[in-house]
Amino acid sequence: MTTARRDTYTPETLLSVAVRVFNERGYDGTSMEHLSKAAGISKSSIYHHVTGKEELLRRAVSRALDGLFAVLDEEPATRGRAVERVEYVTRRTVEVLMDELPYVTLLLRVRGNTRTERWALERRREFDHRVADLMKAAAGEGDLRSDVDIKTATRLLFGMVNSMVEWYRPLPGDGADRQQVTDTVVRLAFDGLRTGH
Amino acid sequence: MTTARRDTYTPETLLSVAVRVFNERGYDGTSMEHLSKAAGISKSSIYHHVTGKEELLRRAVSRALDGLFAVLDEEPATRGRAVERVEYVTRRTVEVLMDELPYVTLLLRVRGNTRTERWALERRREFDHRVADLMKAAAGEGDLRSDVDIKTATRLLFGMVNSMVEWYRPLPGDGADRQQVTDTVVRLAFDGLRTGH
DNA sequence: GTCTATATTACGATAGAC
DNA sequence: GTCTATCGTAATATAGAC
Repeated sequence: MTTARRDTYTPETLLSVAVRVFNERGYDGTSMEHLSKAAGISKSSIYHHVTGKEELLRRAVSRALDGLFAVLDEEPATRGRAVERVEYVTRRTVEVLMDELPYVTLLLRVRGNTRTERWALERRREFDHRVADLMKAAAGEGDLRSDVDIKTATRLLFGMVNSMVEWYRPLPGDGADRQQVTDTVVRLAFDGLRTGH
Repeated sequence: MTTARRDTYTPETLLSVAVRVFNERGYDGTSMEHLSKAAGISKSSIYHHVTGKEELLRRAVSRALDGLFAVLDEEPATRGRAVERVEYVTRRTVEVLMDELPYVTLLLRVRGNTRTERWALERRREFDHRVADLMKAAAGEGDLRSDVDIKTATRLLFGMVNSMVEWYRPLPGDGADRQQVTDTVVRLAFDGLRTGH
């Protein structure tokens, strides 16, 4: 290892700083001045690395979307009983959310004011749609309770998962909390809070 | 009824327009110019009714918070088994969210850049804390499954409820959808998705 | 209560030196 | 790759007429 001291920025390292600030202040609430202060370089230096604020947003949400869509193509998500596929996708979505927390957080807060934001919203809808299809299949195979509307249940399930970005923070050096949270999500979603089943 | 034609604004009627735009574009993404266009009056006319943008935010989140806190003081939320109190608070929180949808939506998206936003976040934390206490009591009475962390489960439960602001839209003249969604939330949360209990 | 006009500041982005 | 200086625009808010 060449002990590369990083006193200088690349688009990649700048991105992690930018995403952190975007999540703290909101994308619209973050000025290039804010980014410049947080990165420790001048505003104009940022423009050396990226074309502008929106490129940073695009890179960030792309990373989140790539992680989420990859789950749908993993082998256990494509074979077997649909209810098992849904459970697998749920579990893996939680894991991606933890692994790419700042990027997924930013993705889930996008509103739609710019072209990039509208593109992100559209891809998110596409992901949701594919999950909803899985849920419909599981219901069709009789593995989901029949007294709830499946579309509503899908939204609530992934709303629950997505809400994690509001409170989950990784404990350094603790792989156990990841497993614990993932298990809790799956248990709650599929078997409920109450005792006595 | 005096057929009060409303060609003019009061702080109250202006608020509903502002909250709608805040939710569409985000608070920071909304300029006074945007509000002026949406309300059909000039920017300076808005300042006749409110001291500025932040007052509109404060009025809106106050309304949401008042609705949520009121639930905690309703009689069924204060007596009986804790698990029943939690179920009641869950159900009523869903209802308040539906009744005050734009206001609760705005509350849940607040970041913390201004004094008003930080105040709103603090009051939200207070509400969450009181709900968490209820959940702890229910667990202590043995009515919640013991293989999940209660703090995590509380966050997931109310994360699920709060996620409704991202997709729930009232069907005009349909009281049935309210009941249906509320039931789905409670069933999912307490008894889970899966068949065969 | 509403308007036009404007003060003042902050923003995103660029120019050009080092 | 970084900087200082600056451009043009858009933001919040105010002044003062009607």
